Amino acid sequence: MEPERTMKEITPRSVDFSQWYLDVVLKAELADYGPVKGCMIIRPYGYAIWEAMQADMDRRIKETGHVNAYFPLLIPKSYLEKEKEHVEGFSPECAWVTIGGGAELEEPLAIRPTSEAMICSTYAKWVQSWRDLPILINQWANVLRWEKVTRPFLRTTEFLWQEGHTLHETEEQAEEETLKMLGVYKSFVEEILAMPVLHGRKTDSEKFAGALKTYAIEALMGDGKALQAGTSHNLGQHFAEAYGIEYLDRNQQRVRPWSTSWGTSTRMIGGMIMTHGDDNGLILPPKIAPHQVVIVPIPPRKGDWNEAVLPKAREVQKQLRAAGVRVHLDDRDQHQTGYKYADWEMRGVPFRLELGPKDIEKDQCVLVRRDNRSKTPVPLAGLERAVPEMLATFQSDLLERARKFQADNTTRVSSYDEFKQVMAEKRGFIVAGWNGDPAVEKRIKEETKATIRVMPMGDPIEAKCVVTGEKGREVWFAQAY
RNA sequence: CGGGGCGUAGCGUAGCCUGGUAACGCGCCUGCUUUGGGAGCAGGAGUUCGCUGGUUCAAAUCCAGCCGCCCCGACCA
Repeated sequence: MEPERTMKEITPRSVDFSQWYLDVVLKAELADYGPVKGCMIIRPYGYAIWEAMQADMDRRIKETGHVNAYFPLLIPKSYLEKEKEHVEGFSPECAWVTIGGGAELEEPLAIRPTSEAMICSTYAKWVQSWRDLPILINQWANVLRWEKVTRPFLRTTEFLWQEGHTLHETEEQAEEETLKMLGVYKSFVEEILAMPVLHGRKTDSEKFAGALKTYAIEALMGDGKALQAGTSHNLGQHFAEAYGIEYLDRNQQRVRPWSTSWGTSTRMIGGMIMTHGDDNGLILPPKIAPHQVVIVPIPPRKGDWNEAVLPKAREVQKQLRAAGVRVHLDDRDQHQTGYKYADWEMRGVPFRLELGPKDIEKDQCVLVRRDNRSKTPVPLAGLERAVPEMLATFQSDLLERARKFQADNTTRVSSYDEFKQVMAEKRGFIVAGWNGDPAVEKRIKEETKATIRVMPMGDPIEAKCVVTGEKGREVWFAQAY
């Protein structure tokens, strides 16, 4: 009889992708539900992933000349209302603090849904001269948006993110900054999360409330839906105007600066799960895996594993640590070997290192890859060189596999019928022409649930509109998370 | 916000229709035997049944209101 496995069961992806995702998040102990809808608890294993992402992203943000700061959580209502489009876009999802110290406040305070209002108001005080520019500030913070439908990591009421807010003298500089950060995001998710993304500009209907232009990176998930993984906005002079930011330029003229903002969030964790995971659970890219290798010591048939196996395992752990590998030794004695195999597979650890009496006799260990379970015997003597190499290979294989999936699930269509058929059956990205009319965009969304994820960068590629047949440009469609 | 489902031990559930002292599996604790793919046996601990109120001699069960979670839809920089 098959033993009961209630705790460990994960719904197969093909049965119910949504349920699979939730099972993985909960059972791999990335997150747990909190008492308030949409407010999740990020557990240590999930938070370790976030910390690894943060560390790398933070380095990239600083390398491109930005510094970190921290602005307040609470934003006065009047601040939020200064930019019309912005408040219209965000007020439906704002949470308000109206009571403080037991007394009704004179002015309600919004819990920040984003910090443009707060930060631009501050910048108005800081900027007097062209010599004060550019301002290149990033903050790591939590924000709150009262979402109607929430899912761990993908769309939560409270989430963690970084938001960059910059000011520039010219439109060109602001545009350059916007695109530079989009590039930082793209290389981060591809190099670190092994998640290939499409980058491009959003249509007006999809752009940020109050922005001049919004750019985004879009990844394709295992179920054929797209996930926006990061955005970068050229805010034009709208916010400078609304928040009264002015300075004297080199010609002694009183002018407004150009601003940008850009952000990535814990949502990327959800994207990474849905990009790489399989029916056995998570698969983590080595670069952000809390444990890159887990040593599973195998006890001898007769006798105590403390005699030979465990001491050797500790030695191997030390050896790999010295080589800069994040390695965990699973010396729990309450679980059997098979249980540990399944457990670490579910948690997505890239390599399992099996070490038993037979291996020790041969001065070797066996490394097992998480994604295909292939086993490689490796001499203990060469581990510190072999393992980093295998990790690098694993990382690039993950990216390759995801790239192939994206390519295999991108369809160029020439007729609207074909569009509808592909979107109903296979989904994925659809490349098609669009005449630039928001009404057409809306109709497509209503009829197929697909939206324009991005307009590709560079000069528009001419293509007949898939709906009207009129002259248009090539854009990328998908159903979105 | 509309439609549907659900809330009983840490987790998964039965019991509810037809009211009568709360049950099963996993997990947890102790001991022994095991251990190269999710161990076995024995003994134990743990639930005022989402909340509030009502009906009743008696409520997990019937009634009302509320709260929360999940799915579908609408909405979602």
